[in-house]
Amino acid sequence: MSVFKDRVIKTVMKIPYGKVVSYGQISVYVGLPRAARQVGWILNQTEGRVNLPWWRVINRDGIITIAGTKYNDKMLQRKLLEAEGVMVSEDLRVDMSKFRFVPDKNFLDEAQLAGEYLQKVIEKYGISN
DNA sequence: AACCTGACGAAGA
DNA sequence: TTCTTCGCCAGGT
Repeated sequence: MSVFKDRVIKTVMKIPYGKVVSYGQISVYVGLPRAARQVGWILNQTEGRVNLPWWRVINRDGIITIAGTKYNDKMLQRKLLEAEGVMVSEDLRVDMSKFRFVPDKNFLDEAQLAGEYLQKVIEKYGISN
């Protein structure tokens, strides 16, 4: 398993119940800011893994974009999100301004981001407490 | 080695 | 605002 894949899995596992993040957001926290597509690819490989809340990762617009024409899988993701209080509209969209996970300082420290790069991450996705 | 394929994202038309 | 286009990069063929 690559270091990248390992970091993606560990970071996704830290996303709290009732919150969502974008693929791009994860790519930033694992230190490979333009590798959003790879994050999706990795989740595709690990779907079904115990303790990995893959359903909390959606795209930047808040839309469920799970692979291909697997309509049932999109419904499963919707069901899992709604089960933890995340509202999903009929067009499979989540209000990111309301449900996006905003990391705190401790989370960013563990992500090992530093200097100017850390500032950019904070500007982009914010920081809580 | 060359080429292809994406659970993506930003920018421009 | 919706749609292209292009960059991204791991993994497969």
